[in-house]
Amino acid sequence: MNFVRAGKTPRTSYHHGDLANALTSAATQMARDGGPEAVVLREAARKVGVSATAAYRHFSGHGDLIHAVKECAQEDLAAAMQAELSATRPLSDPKAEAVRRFNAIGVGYIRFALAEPGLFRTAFTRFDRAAAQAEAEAKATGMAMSPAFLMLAEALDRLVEVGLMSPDRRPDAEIFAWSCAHGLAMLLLDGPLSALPDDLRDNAIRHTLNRILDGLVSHRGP
Amino acid sequence: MNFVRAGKTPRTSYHHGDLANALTSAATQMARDGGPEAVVLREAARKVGVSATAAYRHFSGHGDLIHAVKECAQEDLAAAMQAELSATRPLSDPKAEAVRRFNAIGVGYIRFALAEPGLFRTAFTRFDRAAAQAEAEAKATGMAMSPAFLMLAEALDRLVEVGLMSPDRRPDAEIFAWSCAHGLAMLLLDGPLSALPDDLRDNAIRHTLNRILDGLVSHRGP
DNA sequence: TGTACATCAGTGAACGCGCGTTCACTGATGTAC
DNA sequence: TGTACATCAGTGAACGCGCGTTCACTGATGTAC
Repeated sequence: MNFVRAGKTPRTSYHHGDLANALTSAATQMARDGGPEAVVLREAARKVGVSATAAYRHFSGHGDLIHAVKECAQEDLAAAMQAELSATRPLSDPKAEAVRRFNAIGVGYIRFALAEPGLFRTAFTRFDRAAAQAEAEAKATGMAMSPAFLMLAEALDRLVEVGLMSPDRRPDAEIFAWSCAHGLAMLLLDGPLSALPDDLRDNAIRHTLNRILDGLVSHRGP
Repeated sequence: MNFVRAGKTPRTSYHHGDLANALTSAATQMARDGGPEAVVLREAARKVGVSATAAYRHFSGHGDLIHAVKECAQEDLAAAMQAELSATRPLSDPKAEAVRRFNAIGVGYIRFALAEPGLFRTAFTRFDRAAAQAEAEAKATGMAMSPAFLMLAEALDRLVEVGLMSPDRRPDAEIFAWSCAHGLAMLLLDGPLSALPDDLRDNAIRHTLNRILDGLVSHRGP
């Protein structure tokens, strides 16, 4: 009989055929389990059943592999937000629907961070100076056009369209909203809120997301 | 003549006298330059002019040393916030003064993150599971009572006292405010906002801090 | 006031570790003629 | 249709690296009597 051993992928042909993807997903699994520091080129090669050297045919080195994993993680985050958006029905009232969408992507963001802390950290991990510099120069605007960001921008536009948010608040609104959600996620994962019991944590998340909306939608107090 | 060589501290006596502090500050300097990953026990010992083994008289190991550095970094952060608070005069109008204080500590937080990214990251660095667990259990409340946190809480109390913030918004207000500021700092340092030109960045900071205040102080929109 | 002795704070050599990366190489594939 | 040859995608051994940590040790200090 011919059992395929779990975990290892025994190759049949000399050429793998899809080594770049295989390595990336092995490395992504490591990031899922242990965050960006856990991504080890040699072990990814081992898991795929290939010599470490073979990886250099597809990646310029360790940093390049991590970069691929980072992009995977960003896509997963966006997918989680999208899934949260699709999890509840659209509402007929346009204002309510705009609010629903805004909340859903916020909840999706936080949920992903809590469910996949390793990937979430990897999505926002920092590279060595050189790589970061190159990456920064690559994008003209100075603001990353990640899918997650585009979803946020769209949700904010909708808040303006339906008249909930004043247009003069639109600029920098994504920075504000993203900062709040991101900071909440970080404090919950690594920071002083990591010890919060589950029920308090869920309350804090709900309240914080409400406050973000208030900050965007509100009138200035008396 | 008897020049003391810069960088190295040539010991005169066999016993150092203050080795724990000397190692901590050498290690803190490394964190300042390169973040938490740059803290290397052996190099700290080298800088102080002592064998690596000597460090084990004062720290249980590498993790313990990093922990000491982390506490230093947290104190530095609080000091920076306090300094920003003292940088401008108190205002006579209580409401204006409450707002001034709130803004000052927010600005202090962000300024510190931008001025000392290595220390800022170290202040919020995560330990291995075991250490984090122990730390979490150590604090009963589940919320760290760092000096920075206490300053924030006090500023929020003051906003309520002077009548700017409704008391029913007080709970979880620190989580909201801290999340926003922290997220902004992280996105500016490591994230998609790291490539923002200086002028746009300063604008974004100002706007975001204003929005935080709005979220706390506002009425719900129509 | 001296002295024996426990304790504290250092030393220096050595260990294993696993990593990323390079080297010279071989096996497989595809294409020009 | 066959063949020569360039190119692509792997191999396996080896390298240096610097780390954290342990070991058996020695020098300095302080305290009881």
